[in-house]
Amino acid sequence: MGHACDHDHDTTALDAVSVRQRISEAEARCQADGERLTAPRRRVLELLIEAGEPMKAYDLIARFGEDGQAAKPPTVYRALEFLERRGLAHRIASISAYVACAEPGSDGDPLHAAAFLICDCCGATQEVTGEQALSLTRAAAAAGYVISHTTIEAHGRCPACPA
Amino acid sequence: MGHACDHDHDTTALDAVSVRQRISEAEARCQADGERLTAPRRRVLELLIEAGEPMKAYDLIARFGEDGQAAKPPTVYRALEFLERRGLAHRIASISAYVACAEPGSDGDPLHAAAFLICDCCGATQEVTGEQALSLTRAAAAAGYVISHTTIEAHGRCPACPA
DNA sequence: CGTGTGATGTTATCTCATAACACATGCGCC
DNA sequence: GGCGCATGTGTTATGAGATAACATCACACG
Ligand SMILES: [Zn+2]
Ligand SMILES: [Zn+2]
Ligand SMILES: [Zn+2]
Ligand SMILES: [Zn+2]
Repeated sequence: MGHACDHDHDTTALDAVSVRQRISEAEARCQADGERLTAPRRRVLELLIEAGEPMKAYDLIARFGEDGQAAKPPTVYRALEFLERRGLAHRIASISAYVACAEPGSDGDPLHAAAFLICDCCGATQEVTGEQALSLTRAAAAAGYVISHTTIEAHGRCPACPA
Repeated sequence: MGHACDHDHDTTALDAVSVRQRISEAEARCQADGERLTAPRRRVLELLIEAGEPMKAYDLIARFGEDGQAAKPPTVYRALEFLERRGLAHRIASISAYVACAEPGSDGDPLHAAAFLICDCCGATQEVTGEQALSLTRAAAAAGYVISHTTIEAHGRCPACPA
């Protein structure tokens, strides 16, 4: 997801070796948990890691085939669902995009609480985890962001609901 | 947005008098700021307040006409955009829904930071504001919620961006 | 092997949201 | 009052995001 503004930005692309390393780590993690990082899942994760920034689902669909062939939407959406379930990727609802997790499983919990700092101008997106995610405003200020809008949503079960 | 579960829940519908009162307050606030709470905007706000829970855009569209006639999508989306700009309603990105603000302008800032506790079972949605919004996890625990997933997103401008 | 579970391929469809343009309404100004 | 501009509305059409449904395939397990 490129920049909307007209000035230049530093790009923080990952080199091919690092990409493969992170995929290997994901592979190992899945195997350890008895899950299968199958070809389409691996491919979508690869695209997300290579991008190093949030990607739209239909951009993933368009780039899915190594040869330039597009995938069918369910292929990619199912892979994204898996990756999110395993804590390997995150969906960013406010921009309808998906991003590889910055530190998968770093805090033990695969589905960790994650917060994102998203620049509306250049699209630069930064994941903050752990304690920092709990005090988003402080983290944002520390990172030099000027926040125009925050979305904070918690999903779960209310006291009135079973189990 | 009704409940997905099969058991009963308390309903917290607002009576007609309270609805009109909250609309009047919104009207007054708009006039004070030199903004116009026009007919379609008023109608959408009315539907949101009456519902007392998040509503899907196309549900608003379907119920827009007093006589049962549907509106055209842009009519409702434009009204929602206005209401959100004025801090009279919020968009909840993770469920693609809209809800009337619980305390518009209570903290001086029209576009206040808001957090929502959303029950995936019954759809009950609770807005928490101010300090509480900054420590969502604590607030959720205090409210008796069991959190399965949180979305925390901050939009703004990163240090590398102009103005 | 045979069986069951989970993953994939494929088609079609659904929901959500906006672009674009013509028309109307309100308001300040000459 | 009549003009000119800014803002809001009505309407048509289309774009973008996501999923339902079902047939087929791959694989672990016994
Ligand atoms: Zn993460
Ligand atoms: Zn930026
Ligand atoms: Zn609010
Ligand atoms: Zn509930």
